[in-house]
Amino acid sequence: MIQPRPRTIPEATVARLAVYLRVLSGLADGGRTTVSSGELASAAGVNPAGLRKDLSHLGSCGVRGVGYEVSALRERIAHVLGAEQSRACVLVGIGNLGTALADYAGFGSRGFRFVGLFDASPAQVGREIGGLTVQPISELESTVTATDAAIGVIATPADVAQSVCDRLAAAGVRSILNFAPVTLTPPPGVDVRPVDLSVELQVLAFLGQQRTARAAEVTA
Amino acid sequence: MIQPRPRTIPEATVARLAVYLRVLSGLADGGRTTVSSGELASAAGVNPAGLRKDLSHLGSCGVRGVGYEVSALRERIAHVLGAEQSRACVLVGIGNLGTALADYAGFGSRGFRFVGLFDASPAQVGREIGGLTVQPISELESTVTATDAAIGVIATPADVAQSVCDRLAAAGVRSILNFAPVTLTPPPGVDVRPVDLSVELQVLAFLGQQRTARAAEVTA
DNA sequence: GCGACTTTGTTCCTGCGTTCACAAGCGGCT
DNA sequence: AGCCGCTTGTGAACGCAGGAACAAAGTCGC
Repeated sequence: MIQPRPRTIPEATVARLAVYLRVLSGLADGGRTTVSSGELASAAGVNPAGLRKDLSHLGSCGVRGVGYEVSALRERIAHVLGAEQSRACVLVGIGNLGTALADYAGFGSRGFRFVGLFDASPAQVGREIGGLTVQPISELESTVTATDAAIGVIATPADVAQSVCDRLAAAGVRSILNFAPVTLTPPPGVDVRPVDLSVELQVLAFLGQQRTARAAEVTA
Repeated sequence: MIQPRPRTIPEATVARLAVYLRVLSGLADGGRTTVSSGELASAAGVNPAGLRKDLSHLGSCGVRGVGYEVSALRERIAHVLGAEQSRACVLVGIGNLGTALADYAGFGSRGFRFVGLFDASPAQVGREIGGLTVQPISELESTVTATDAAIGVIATPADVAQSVCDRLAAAGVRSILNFAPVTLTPPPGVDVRPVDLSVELQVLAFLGQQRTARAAEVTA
């Protein structure tokens, strides 16, 4: 049994594939049937050659001289990313950010559906958001087990994030998206992907400051 | 005039420096005065050697045989990142996510302060969030000019994000953090840093799926 | 005062990601 | 039917980030 394409797709490529998928959906809605790599790359903000290399990881699906068929390419990327099946997710921490995430329409259209919202505060329990009722955190394990959720999202304050991480992992969650501003140390076999909004802002501010300093240097 | 340290710090290093800064603040609150690179690296979730290399970019400040002085290192990183000065930011799009961002305490403690909240919907205008009143989008330019805000945050729906980006850039904003699920094409001289929550989730799900497939392969 | 241990700072090296450039292939025109 | 132009897919080179190992340096114990 041969393996025509290597199973390992670079992480950076995966992130871009998700972007291509979004752009392709927009093109399909616009009625387009074919796109060239240059056009798609421009819409996604990447280099055309890099885009072709990314796409080559999932087996050629383009037609030389013409471009890519929008719907076919979209389906193929969705298949590789596993975006066809609906994935059950649980969300812990229904503060401002958690509420926004629970209501975010972008998740549902990408195959992610929340099957449980949890908060430690009695004031939040019972609220209804996006068709779900906020449950007390004590029901976390039973819900994860019952729904077989493999993805957890942490939007709690920093001081409880690690314990929530441990509980999610113990309940069977294998992948965790962490919005809390702490570095989590997950048990073996569990992936944590941190999303720190302050870090993003600081990097952005630094780049801007660096650019300004560079410009001033040139002027001098 | 010599340049003792090269002005270019890799972007990946900058992102980690922001994480170190967060960890150091936690250590300082805990009363610690010194840390070793190993300990700090473990708390930040990185390799000790990499951490030392990151820190070497801003001139050595550690003491051999002892480690790093927490407060001094924190101040030095804050200085390099420009986190000492308060930076004025404007936020456009006060939906669920925008509200969460406006209320997010993590920004203020890192030197970012919002000086303007804007929304196109009359229903949102007038709301008070985190001490600020939501203004109509028509006042965007005048507020940016008056406050000299250099950073903009876009949390609008996708279809208006590009026009908001253009208006921010025209008003003088040089750095934009974009939460809208579209690829923005900014005017020259303006940086855009995209934060796509759906992409993060999809990458996470793919990695988990790949890991599961790998495990099944080994079992077979 | 001296030796040994600890920890930093640096250097080398390996691997990955990105970019450029070219060959291969397909459609359209004559 | 044959040629031309356009676009994909791939191969190679470049640059960069990450990791490991080693030398320098400072402190603690005797």
